[in-house]
Amino acid sequence: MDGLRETAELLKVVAHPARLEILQKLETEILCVSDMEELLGVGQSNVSQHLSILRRSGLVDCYVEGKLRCYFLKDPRVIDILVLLKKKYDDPLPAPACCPTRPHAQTKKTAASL
Amino acid sequence: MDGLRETAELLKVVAHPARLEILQKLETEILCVSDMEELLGVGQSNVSQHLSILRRSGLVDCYVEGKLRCYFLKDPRVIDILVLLKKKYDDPLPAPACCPTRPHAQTKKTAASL
DNA sequence: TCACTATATTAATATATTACAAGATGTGAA
DNA sequence: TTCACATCTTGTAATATATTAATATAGTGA
Repeated sequence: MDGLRETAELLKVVAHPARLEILQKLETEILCVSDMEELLGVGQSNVSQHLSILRRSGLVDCYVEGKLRCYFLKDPRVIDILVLLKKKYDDPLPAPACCPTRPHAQTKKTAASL
Repeated sequence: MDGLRETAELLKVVAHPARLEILQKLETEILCVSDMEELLGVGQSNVSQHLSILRRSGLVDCYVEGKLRCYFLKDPRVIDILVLLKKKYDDPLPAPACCPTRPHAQTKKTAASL
């Protein structure tokens, strides 16, 4: 985690349903803008803006093929994030085991550590 | 990934430097609000707001200890996200190997697959 | 060159987030 | 009770983000 700022910035870029969907599709396909327009059901300029954000942050890149711009994933973190988001979790983390006696900045103890 | 909406919502909650820092600290310690106030160097009401967002989304929870509220991590996804964000990546993903001939929705080919 | 298509950019507006200040609530101690 | 402390909630102004429409650019083929 470089800086908190930059990390948050990266997450913010991914934290949009349209951009998430774009990234998800790009995991398996190369797509041009009009593909995505159809896919997402939003206007062309909106797609283009989202792509511009994704490009600016280095998550995707594109090459030109005639009139089309073919977008593909560039940042390896995207793959890992998408995998993680698909993962299933059964239980919440174990709650701290005891009611602590010294309230400030105590070291965390979980059920497992007793 | 349940729905894109909810997933984006989760990411948005994490995508703030102050909240990231809180979550990071909670990985190893239980903290009360005034601890975090000091830690983050922002006002108490602001900390409280961030905690309220984290609580509402189920990422953290707290128990009451006298006058203090002791916060701890609840959602296991947080741990995985933090681990991932700390991971180092050397190279970008391989660019698509060839300039495709059929532009629309082609299956992605990478250098590795040639 | 001209018209057409694909995409990018800009501008205008609506909406959401953020930080800060002030007041409300709840708990423990005198 | 009353006070002091820890935290939460609400109001608000500043800023950021999203959406949509309009316009600009760039490649292609007639």
